[in-house]
Amino acid sequence: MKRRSTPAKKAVIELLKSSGTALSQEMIEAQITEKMDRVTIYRVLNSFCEDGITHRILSDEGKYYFALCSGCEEDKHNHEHFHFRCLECQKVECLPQPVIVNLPEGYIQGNTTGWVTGYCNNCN
Amino acid sequence: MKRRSTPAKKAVIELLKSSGTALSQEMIEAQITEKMDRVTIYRVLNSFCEDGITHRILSDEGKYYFALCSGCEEDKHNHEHFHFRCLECQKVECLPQPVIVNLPEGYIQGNTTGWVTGYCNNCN
DNA sequence: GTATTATTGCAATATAATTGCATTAGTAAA
DNA sequence: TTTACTAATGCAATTATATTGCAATAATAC
Repeated sequence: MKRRSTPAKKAVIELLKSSGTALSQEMIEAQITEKMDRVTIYRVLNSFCEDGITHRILSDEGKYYFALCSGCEEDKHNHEHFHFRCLECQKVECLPQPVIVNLPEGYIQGNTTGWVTGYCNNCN
Repeated sequence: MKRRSTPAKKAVIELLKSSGTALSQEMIEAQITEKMDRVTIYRVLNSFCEDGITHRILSDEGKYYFALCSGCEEDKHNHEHFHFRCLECQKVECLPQPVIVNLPEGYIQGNTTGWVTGYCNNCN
């Protein structure tokens, strides 16, 4: 499917870039200036994920967060890092630390995810 | 609130013990022999969590799993280990490996969770 | 056996995300 | 520039998972 450039997509990408953090649909809706339906935000974000522009992580509180990819190429993605969520300001960010696990004998490893909650340097 | 011993509680505990894995409400409902409402299962499981008998983890696919606690006491819990989910047989289990993260300067660490998907030794 | 109140079942509600469908609007070609 | 094609959007409805309200039931202490 050939993608088209739209105001909605530009606005969402801009917001993700300027925030430098991972954002939920709810956060994007609250912060974005363009008038845009809730569903559109989800669809824009999901299309970014399909295209490898963002990645989606389900937080420990049950919401999806979306963050710009860095170090991802076509089919080789790199999202296996820890994510931090601040209990005070709600900020979610990708941490550089990769998630490394040792599985028992005979197990095959697929994807990994890791979450840490706590207080960020501002809210500390 | 003083707890009472009921058939529902006994059945759920038995199932958790005999399975040796973490189970979702859905799995419990499917495997349990007693007739028991969906809501009752959730309530029984949540009461176990309050009492420190089980712990609850939100999986990477968005469902809650419940596992018997081991090494938890009154207020000192020990759930900061990785959880494995088999993509084939859906089994979820607690791995011995603890989740260890290093946060940036000035951050305060709260809880951590870690998930690994893949194939278990049986489904491999 | 009786009283107290924790527990249960059923219906309704909450929350987060997705789907269906008609309308709107990018984009490439004429 | 105009036209045709179809991706993208908005709104309503739906899905999926979990929780809440409330009346009825049953575990436990006396």
